[in-house]
Amino acid sequence: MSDCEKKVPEVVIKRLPRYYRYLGELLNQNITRISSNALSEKMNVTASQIRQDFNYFGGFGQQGYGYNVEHLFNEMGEILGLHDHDTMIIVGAGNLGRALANHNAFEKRGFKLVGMFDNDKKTIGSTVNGVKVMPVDELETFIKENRVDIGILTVPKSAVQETAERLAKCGIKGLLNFSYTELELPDEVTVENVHFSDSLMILSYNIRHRGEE
Amino acid sequence: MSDCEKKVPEVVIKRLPRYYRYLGELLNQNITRISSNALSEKMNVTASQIRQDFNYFGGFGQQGYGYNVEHLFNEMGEILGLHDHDTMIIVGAGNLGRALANHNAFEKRGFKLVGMFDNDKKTIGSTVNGVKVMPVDELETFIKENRVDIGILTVPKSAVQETAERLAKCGIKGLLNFSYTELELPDEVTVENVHFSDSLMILSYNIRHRGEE
DNA sequence: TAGATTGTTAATCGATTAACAATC
DNA sequence: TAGATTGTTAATCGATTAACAATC
Repeated sequence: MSDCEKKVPEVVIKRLPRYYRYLGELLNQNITRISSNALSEKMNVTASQIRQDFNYFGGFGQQGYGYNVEHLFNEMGEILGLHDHDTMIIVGAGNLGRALANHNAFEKRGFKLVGMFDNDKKTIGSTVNGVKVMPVDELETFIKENRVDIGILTVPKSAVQETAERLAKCGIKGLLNFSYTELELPDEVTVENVHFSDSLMILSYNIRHRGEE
Repeated sequence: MSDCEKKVPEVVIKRLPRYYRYLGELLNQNITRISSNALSEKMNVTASQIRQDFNYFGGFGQQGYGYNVEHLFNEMGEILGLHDHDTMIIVGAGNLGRALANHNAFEKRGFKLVGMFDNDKKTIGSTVNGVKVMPVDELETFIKENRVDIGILTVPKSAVQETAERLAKCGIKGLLNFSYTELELPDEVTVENVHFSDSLMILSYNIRHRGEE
């Protein structure tokens, strides 16, 4: 429905979830309209940047009035694809995989967990947050018979590249990779990394250089 | 030991953990030297950028030779503060908190978990990966009596701002925030956010716009 | 209408890339 | 020494900010 003429820079896309979060908050507080200026103060960015960012996707505002919060929130959700209700599977039902399965924030934002997979006989057959853990062997069959948009990878580092390739071969479009590894995959597959260790290292650096001009 | 004259841009700092990861890999493969050019091909960035990045911290290479992998790896670790062995506590011993406590990658990179805290009577007193779960009431006492550099926040969204403020008051230097919230804290505290939902939304957007020029 | 605030163009700033002299 | 590759300066590119005409 939305966009597009010029390619939207990745830096802009990375900011969208933050806008979405703030707009959701405003909505919760029953605030119906906001100006780029007011939002810029809340978010600690320039009003100019906000207007530029929004205008990559077309004008959502109205001169002299500002932006309608609910409308903007919905548009943002639409742009991010949240209204399509992507389905996800988690491969690797260890501590992290199970914690993510129990993490209801995903569902709240329109992502639906439809299956979990593991190799461990002890966890196979069990249920996490209402979702069954199946053997990894059945990955291909499952994906053939069910719509699966996104794969979440919480397998051990040693297995992640191979697992990712299997999912890619099944035609999965996007992967959320929690392994401390960079995946090498065909261009059709989009990968987003969540590297805890990286975040911790960046934090560690910044702690030591706080306040440097 | 390292740096510094000019402030290092945040974009550069965000790349450091990735360098560190690749260098660690080369080290594992017993590769002793590498040129910026060879590394650039592996990492899919320009050799120019690599040299520029490294030179923010001083020259680690040698003309005509390249970079010594082990030396560079160690320097990088030093810059990131990994050799100081920062100590961490986890506040919120739910699914995610416990999964992180069991995540040995942290320890491997020089971060040491020294305590966990929760409000739930059922988990208090239990042990996760060798670390005791204490009542949140004892937060202040614990931090007074032990060196704690970093706080990991895995408490429910409703409690996160208050918890962060308590930690800030205790003089904690850095927070790793897993809550779907932006924290507002005094300038002395460094915050790094890990927002799963954001990553998922960015992935969702990118899936839909793959291959756009 | 007058005031407010957008959408958009132009100016600035910073980051990336290219080029090359220095030097191992 | 000749070849390779860095460290660094200069050129380019892109992103952010400023400014303002359009318009609700």
